[in-house]
Amino acid sequence: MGSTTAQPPVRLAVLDSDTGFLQVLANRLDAAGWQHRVLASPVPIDALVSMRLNVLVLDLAVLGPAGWSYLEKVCERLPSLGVIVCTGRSSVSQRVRGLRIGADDWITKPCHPEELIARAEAVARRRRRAEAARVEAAPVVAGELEIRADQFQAFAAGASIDLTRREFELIQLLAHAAGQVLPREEIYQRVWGYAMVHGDRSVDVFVRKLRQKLERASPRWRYIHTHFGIGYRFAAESLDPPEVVPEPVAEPARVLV
Amino acid sequence: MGSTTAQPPVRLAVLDSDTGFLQVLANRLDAAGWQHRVLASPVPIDALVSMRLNVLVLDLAVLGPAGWSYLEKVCERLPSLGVIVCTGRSSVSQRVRGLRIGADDWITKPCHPEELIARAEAVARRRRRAEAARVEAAPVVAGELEIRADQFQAFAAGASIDLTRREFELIQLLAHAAGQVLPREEIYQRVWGYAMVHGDRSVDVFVRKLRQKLERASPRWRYIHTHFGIGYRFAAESLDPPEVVPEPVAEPARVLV
DNA sequence: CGAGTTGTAACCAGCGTGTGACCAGGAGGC
DNA sequence: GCCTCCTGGTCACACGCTGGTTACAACTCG
Repeated sequence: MGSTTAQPPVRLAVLDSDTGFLQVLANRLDAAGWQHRVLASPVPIDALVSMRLNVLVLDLAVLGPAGWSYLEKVCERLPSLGVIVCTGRSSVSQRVRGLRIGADDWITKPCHPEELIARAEAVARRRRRAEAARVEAAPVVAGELEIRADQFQAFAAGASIDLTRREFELIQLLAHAAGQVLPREEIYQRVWGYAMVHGDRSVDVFVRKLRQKLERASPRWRYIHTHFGIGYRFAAESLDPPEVVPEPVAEPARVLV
Repeated sequence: MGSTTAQPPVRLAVLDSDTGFLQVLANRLDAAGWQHRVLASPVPIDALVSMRLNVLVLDLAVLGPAGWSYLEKVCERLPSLGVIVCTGRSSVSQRVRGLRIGADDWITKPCHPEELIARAEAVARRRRRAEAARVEAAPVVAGELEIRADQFQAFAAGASIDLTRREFELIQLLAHAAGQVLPREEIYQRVWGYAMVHGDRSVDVFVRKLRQKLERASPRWRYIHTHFGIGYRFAAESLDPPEVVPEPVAEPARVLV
């Protein structure tokens, strides 16, 4: 999977009253997979805050004379919000004023909705670049183990296990396919990137290194299980007798990941 | 931010051949106190890098058919550079294409220089704010170390460590992402502002310089930790055995930041 | 019991990193 | 203008870690 695909959708709001324009725009936004909504009248700033928008498109005309101060307040109060003014004919000095106040872009109506979207995208792009990537990959948790893809690290009981790059890739692959048995050939293929030659013991050796470190960091749990003649399976299983919860199921203490 | 005072001036370059337009623009830019220069022909990307620009204004027409790929390369290589296309008549699809590729704005000639400046300002502002947002004016404290973003300096046990600009930016980035492993490429991208070429050792060297100064100023602590094959992680860890607080944890003296 | 499979430890080559020296360019003092 | 100092950045070399191989022991299963 491409890591760039999992981007959260852009959240956009349009403050305008031109129903025809809004209709066309809505169709395009839906097609692009953006979350969007229409605001009929100047919404209080606090309400805007709670919408957690990425981009706001607004027509100064529908706001009347209060438009400028509204724009100013929005930009001041929500500095991380991208603001695009999309309005009718305007003078250079008006546009300069709007941009100086804090608008990120100014488009003159009539305009093509596709261009508006492209400009909104450009505005949202930079903001996103700063804060994206950070929260992206959700950490995998199993037993005492926590795997954070964004940090290239695994933690046991809060403490960092010092994993090598390959070791990390291996445990990440295993943990991600938790519960199912992965054949050696497939493991090799997906971690090393090319086909395994018969007799290669690399996977076994790295499993051993992993087990060693996991054992040291989380002694009361077993994570990697051997399946003779096939490969390995990841499953967090506690060694502590579960006398409190005596479940006679085949699986002693399966912890979901 | 109320004080717009101590802002470093915007560095802008124009890639165009319209001498009349350039002349008028230059006057306005001088009046605004911006550093600017004119590029007569498509400059190699490496040369652009060394100019340390904030904003680049370019006319796709002067580049000919190679303009699109040039624009694309610039946006890819210098993601933190604001790019404004200022060119003659164009179709909606051309504008959409340019913005999608990575341009921040697209202005149609003829245009008023004041509007161009206002848009350049908006682009620079957005970029700057994104930078500032992650810096967090609040001072970071870890171990004996205190980092004050407002002073561009770091202090250990009250005494100032004499850090250069790059060194400070590096420690600030690391400390702000305390606990996380930052890949070399990302460090380079965010401190130097453009993409790292393979084999560049600048990050290593500056980490070394930082470690040296930190070691001298705060000998009983370790702050920057290497993650082989990945990058670096900031975490204040004391070398003193914590016999006063005999915690039977595996980690000897992990100090959260 | 034997062949094939897996666990384990030692071992080595490659390369990523630490480190010091060196150099170019810019700021500032004279 | 010339000189000096400082900073940023490159280079070369040494070292240590990592990845991967091999050999052997232990184990599984027919």
